[in-house]
Amino acid sequence: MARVAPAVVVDRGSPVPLYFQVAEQLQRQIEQGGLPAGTMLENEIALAGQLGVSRPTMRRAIGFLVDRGLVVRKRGVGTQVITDKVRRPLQLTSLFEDLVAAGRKPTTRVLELSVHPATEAVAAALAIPDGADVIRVVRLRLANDEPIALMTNDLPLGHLDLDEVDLEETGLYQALRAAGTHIRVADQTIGAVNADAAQARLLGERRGAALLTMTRTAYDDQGRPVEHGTHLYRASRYAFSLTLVER
Amino acid sequence: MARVAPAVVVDRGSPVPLYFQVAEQLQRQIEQGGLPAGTMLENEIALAGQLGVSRPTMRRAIGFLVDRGLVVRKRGVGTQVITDKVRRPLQLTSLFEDLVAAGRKPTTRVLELSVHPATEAVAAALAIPDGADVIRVVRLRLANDEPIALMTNDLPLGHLDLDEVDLEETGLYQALRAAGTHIRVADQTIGAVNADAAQARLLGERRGAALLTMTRTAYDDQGRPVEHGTHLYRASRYAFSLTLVER
DNA sequence: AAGTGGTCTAGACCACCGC
DNA sequence: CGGTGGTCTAGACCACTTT
Repeated sequence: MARVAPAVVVDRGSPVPLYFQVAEQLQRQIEQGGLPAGTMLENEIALAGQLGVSRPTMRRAIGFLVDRGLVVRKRGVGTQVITDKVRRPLQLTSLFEDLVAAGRKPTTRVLELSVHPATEAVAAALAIPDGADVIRVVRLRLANDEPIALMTNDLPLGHLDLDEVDLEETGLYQALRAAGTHIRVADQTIGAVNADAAQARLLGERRGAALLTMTRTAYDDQGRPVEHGTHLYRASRYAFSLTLVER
Repeated sequence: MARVAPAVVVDRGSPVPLYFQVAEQLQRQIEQGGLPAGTMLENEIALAGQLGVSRPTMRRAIGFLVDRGLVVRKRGVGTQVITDKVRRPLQLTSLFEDLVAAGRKPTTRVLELSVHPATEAVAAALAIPDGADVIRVVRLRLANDEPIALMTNDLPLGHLDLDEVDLEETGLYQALRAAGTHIRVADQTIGAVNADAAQARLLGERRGAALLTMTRTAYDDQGRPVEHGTHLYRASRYAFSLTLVER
């Protein structure tokens, strides 16, 4: 099998890391068909020599592509291009984002913004005493004036200034970041339910229609829970897509 | 802020990579509470010296924990533990997995195993001509004799020997691997639907019940599609959980 | 200014694969 | 057996954050 040595040029004066320059150019060539699926690359040492970087740097660039599922390494065999599709492992995308990307404007209506005692489940998720006050935000997300999702979020007091934020214009995470709270990790659970009467009315579905649910607890730098949300999506308008890569 | 130097012992005679030994022990200490969320670790060079490994190896171990969302690195600041929870990238979670773990084995019933022309959608996903023959497998997954999922899979001819496999005992991916086909990446879409009469009957739900759907196309080493599946899960028994980590 | 993580190098030895 | 990727080292310089 012929082995391929892709043409890559690095700029050592650039602030962009070398491994990233290399990875980016390889990825572009793969996506544009210059390195079709099945192509065997030259071995790491040869590639490093040809591109003028050290082997660890070359390995790091290839590892970048491996993480994205574009390439696979086999010991004793070599490195092979396995697909030319862009893959972002473990990144949730959604039809909603597709709509936004397609130029359709999303809008948000805030249905409720209040302080009230936490339910048992919310208190447990946020690690606060049962019945302690939390901020509750209920929003309806629309695209092209069509309802897409009904989002309910609960937050411990102190992270958000209710008088300041405009959640119709600003995303919740954006508002949190502006207030100095940075989300680091989030646990999510995806399920399905039948719409009850109120949910159906707000979302423009029939009662009993299948809805996608996404329940999320998000944590900040210190591992403190800062947000718990339950989102209901119209299954007829929304889906989650993701790519899994064998490692 | 006091900085912590965890006690780690490495075995240089072990075939387990040093970076993995270090990462594993750190992870265990974090999960067991020895390094609670918020803890600042000592700097990389000091840690490397204390554990008797080089700095790149130490960095690799820490990077392992960063990928799992246990720890965060900040340039000029240090490395901090952000959570003590075990996090897995994506996990299919059954609400009954406790019972399964308690010794009750999940079972599989093969409802259909045949060769027939591909539907338009399947042909597109598998990149084969419209109407070309494919293998269709329909299976019902049960736990404790209770239906959990209805799984329909289509495969191009040639990857599987229908006379040989026993899909009641062997997983589909396991059978493919035995036949020399290795799944490398998979695109998945998660949605929801209302059960139709036949689906409801098989799954033991009422007609119209909300079902979770997972549609997957899997690709092999060469980037060839080798499997397309549509799985229906009882939302009352199943959910997907996953963790997102900010990078 | 001092300390931190981020990048990069030029080697070395090893484990695995296919011939 | 030769070739491949996997691991590891001991340095070096840089960019960023905090004091």
